[in-house]
Amino acid sequence: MHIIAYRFFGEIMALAEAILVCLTDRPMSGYDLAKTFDASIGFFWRASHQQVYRELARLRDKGLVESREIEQSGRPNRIIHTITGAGEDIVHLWSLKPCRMPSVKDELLVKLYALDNVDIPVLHEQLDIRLDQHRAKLAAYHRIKEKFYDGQNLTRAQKGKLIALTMGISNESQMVKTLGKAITMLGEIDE
Amino acid sequence: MHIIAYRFFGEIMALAEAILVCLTDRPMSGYDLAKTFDASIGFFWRASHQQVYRELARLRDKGLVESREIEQSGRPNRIIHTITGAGEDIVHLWSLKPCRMPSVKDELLVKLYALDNVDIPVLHEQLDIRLDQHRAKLAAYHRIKEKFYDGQNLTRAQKGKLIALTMGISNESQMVKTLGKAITMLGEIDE
DNA sequence: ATGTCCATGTAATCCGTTACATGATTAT
DNA sequence: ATAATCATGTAACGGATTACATGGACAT
Repeated sequence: MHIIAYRFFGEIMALAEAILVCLTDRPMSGYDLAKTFDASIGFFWRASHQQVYRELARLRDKGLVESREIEQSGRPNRIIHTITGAGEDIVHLWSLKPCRMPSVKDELLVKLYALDNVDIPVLHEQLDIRLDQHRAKLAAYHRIKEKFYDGQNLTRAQKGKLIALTMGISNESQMVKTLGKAITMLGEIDE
Repeated sequence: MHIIAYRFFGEIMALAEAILVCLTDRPMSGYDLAKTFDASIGFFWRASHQQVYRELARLRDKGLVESREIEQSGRPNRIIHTITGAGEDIVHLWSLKPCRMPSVKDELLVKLYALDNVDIPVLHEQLDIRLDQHRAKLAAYHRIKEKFYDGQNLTRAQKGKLIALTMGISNESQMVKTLGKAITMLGEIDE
């Protein structure tokens, strides 16, 4: 049942698929990919440059990408990775696999949950900091939306990215609202 | 105090602190803790029973919990874990540490981001499934709120849990709204 | 008969983070 | 001078997931 479907569709490894997805757009170096995972696709799936390089080595071993070195002068050589046919097949199979719920892990909520064992003024500051972080993210998303996705004639690929971005924007603006409410509620406890 | 012990404790390990927080409420077995991490505190920090047992072994080695076996007949014996003074110190120090932003990792958003490489009807179904999952979570949160946090005379600890739960509720109801919007947007692409 | 609950874990593997390592070019 | 950018990684360690393992009680 579950196990058979899992075996049939292959292993979990969503970072591998996220990298392959980026490479369907254009061949890239590990460095380029690391930057992509620190912005754009990184808004929905974060990865460090170390993870990217390790995963690229595995993808190469499995024949899902092909890598060739480009000589440069004055700079380190680049290694450009191109997705193979087998890699494209993996992406398609992955798209058929059911999605998992994103795992919840938020220390701030745990601290609220544990309010009796926590320094409340410090928690207050931590909520303020978090509020600023979400405001900053929201502003960044708005800037990207206006700059890249405000036209009428968007391709299908662009429309997909716009839907994801729109979800990110509602998520962040909801967090801004709710954190404000949480800060108020916490203030009422302490007085 | 036990500040030096805390330096040995490492940087990340929020599961350890989450377990200690649960044990400040009452001594518990690993089995009880695993269930707690599958509900209540698990709404904000998820962990499997394997993780819980492994972490309990470490906490015991470090003297942050004390464990004693309770004989039972007809059932496996229970091992009850009690937080020590050193464990309580760790919780307090943890509460002063800045919180990290929860890391974003959502395959569904990655699939939207990668719309050109994805089976769109299947993605549609996956969005519907996700919508149902968030609706179910929202309903569960509402039930808990009404059952346990609707009175007037809440303790401070209860008020903290209520704030966290309130944030969970707005988060889920926002997801329900936004997913509806995303499904509409995706439908307009496909037509 | 079948499955779920109780209650404990081990083993293998993969994912994620931090630190380390190199070294030229370019901007302040 | 100093820092950032370009561009590649390795090593060590801890966190998370999946599979495996045991075995009685009790309900359908």
